[in-house]
Order: sequence, then structure tokens, then C-alpha cells
Amino acid sequence: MMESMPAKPPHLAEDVTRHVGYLIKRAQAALRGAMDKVLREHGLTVPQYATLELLALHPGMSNADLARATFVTRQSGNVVLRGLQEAGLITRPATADHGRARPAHLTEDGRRSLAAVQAAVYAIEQRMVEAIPPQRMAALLTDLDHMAAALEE
Amino acid sequence: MMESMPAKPPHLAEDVTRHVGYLIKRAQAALRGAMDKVLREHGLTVPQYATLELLALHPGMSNADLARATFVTRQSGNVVLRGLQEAGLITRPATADHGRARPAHLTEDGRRSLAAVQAAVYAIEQRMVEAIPPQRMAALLTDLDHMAAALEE
DNA sequence: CACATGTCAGTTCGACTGACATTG
DNA sequence: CCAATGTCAGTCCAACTGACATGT
Repeated sequence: MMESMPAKPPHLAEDVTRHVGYLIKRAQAALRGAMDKVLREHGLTVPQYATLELLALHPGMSNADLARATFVTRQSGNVVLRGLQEAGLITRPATADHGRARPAHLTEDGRRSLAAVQAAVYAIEQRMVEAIPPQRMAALLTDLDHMAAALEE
Repeated sequence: MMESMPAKPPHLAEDVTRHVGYLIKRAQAALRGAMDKVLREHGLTVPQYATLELLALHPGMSNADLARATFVTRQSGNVVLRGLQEAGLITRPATADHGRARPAHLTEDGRRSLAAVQAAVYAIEQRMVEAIPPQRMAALLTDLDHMAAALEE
């Protein structure tokens, strides 16, 4: 089990805990921790789950596609993809028919695994959403989007 | 160099890019990418920088303190701490005077390293802050805090 | 040709679990 | 006794760089 993950970091200077960067990190750590917890019961990692979710919505995404969508290099993406493949949750054609891209698809097991964890994962997101005033939701999403965009060239 | 890190993820369904979880992840990835870039020039990693920053504000924090503040286990915290120690950026007493906690302190080199990168790191945060309407800043920080809190027990 | 993609090889840092000693 | 801390040992996934082949 996770040995740390305290309710709220101890007495740190206001300066630190009011930094946007710190709060983004904290929110992300909390989210990842919560997801890890429920996914581990099903033998999935967070990157693996993210990949399954993407493939469910966009069947046929290539490794490069997925890597871009999950903000990692193709090399890292390939590690995740191979893990899923070995677990029998996705399939990829041995050879590319068109370019070099080998479109990935969920297997039946993959669909089952995804379905099995989706409720729990959505519940986590729900807990987050319910923690803030509904009328601020749109602005929050917009602001997060703009902050990310500001750092991406 | 980072081979991926595109301006903005390709054509994904609106469903995905409007999820709070996705946006938090994207913002964090962008932030981490930007920080990595400037820190690498000075031979620092993000966790190392975070630790230096914390120690500058709170001299004498123990490994357990730092681990909690950076949302990792003591074991992971120790890896970072040892890296900094080997680089001569921090010192820790060989033996604890009080409990078992060995308070860490920046060395002169540590202070110098931190000072050398701080401007660049602050500039990154500034770019994020400037990307959103100033009057929404307080609400944004509050909402992030509440979302994180909702997932932490 | 350039460019995107896939992949092999290798490294590294930091994430985790588990066990154990020590201190207050 | 118990809780917190530090630490040793080991595993693992995924992050990276660099190089290279291949296909449009």
C-alpha cells in the first residue's frame, strides 16, 4: 500500500501552498493516487487505463497518436502498449497496411477490463467535480486549458 | 531532447479534453516539461528542485517532512535527498540529535544552484498566471485545493 | 529529399512494497 | 506498546536519449 498520501501536507509556508504549480501538482498527485488505488485491484496502471480509454473512444489510434495524447514520447508509449498487448487487452496488426502506423484496437478482454474499472474511475472524477461550485466549472476548465497552452509551444 | 511535447494534442473527442482529470494532467505535463527543460541545463531534476525550494523556506526539514510535502513515500524522498547530498547541495547530520529525524540544510552550493534556477522557474509560473484573468486567480487556487482535498483522506 | 513512425538499445530517476531497527 | 522515522533490499513502470530502418 501507499505508505504516505496524508490528508494534507503539514505546516508549509502559505507561500508554497498558494502557488499554482504546487496546487496543480497536489491535485494531480491526489488524482493519481486515487486512480492507482482502484486500478491496481484490476491490474492496471494509470497510463494503461488512459490508453484503454482513448482506444475505446478512438479505435485504431497508433502508438504515436497515443503518445501525443498522453504527453509522453513514442518510446514510453510503446512500453505501455506492449504491456497491454501482453495482457491481451489490445491487438495491433503485425504489419502496417498503410504507412508504418499500426492501429491499436481493444480486444474483448480489453473492453471488459475497461468496463470493469470505468465506474470506479468516473466516481473519482465525480468527487472532484462535486468539490467545487458548479457555476465555476466552465471557467476552471478554460483556465487549466489556457495555462497548459501557455507552456506549450 | 524531448521528442514529443506537441503544441496541443491532436484531434481528440471533446469528451476527453473537457475532463477535469485530463486537463489537470495536461497542465501538469506542460509544467513539468517546461521545468525539466530549464532545470536540466543546471543538472537538476524537478523533484530535486522542489526539495531545494522547500529547504530554502524551511531549513531543517527531515526526509519524512519532505516526502509528505512532495507527495511521495519516504523511500522515494530518500532517493532525491541522496542525489542532492552526493551533488553537495545539501547536508544532513550523520546522526540525529533529537529523534531519528536528520534535518537537512542547504549548502552554499545548494543555495547557489537554487538561486541560479529560480528566476527561470518563476518565469514559467508567471507565464501560467498571465494566461488567466487575474480576478479568477483566487477561485482557481481554491478550486484546485478543494478538488485535491476531496481525494485525500 | 524531408518527415513521421516504429523500434531496438540502454540509462536513469523515482515510484512502489516489504522488512527491520531505533527513538520518543 | 505504539507511532514516526530512517534505512536496506529489491522490483518495476515508465521517463528519457540516441540511433536506425522504413514508408509516404
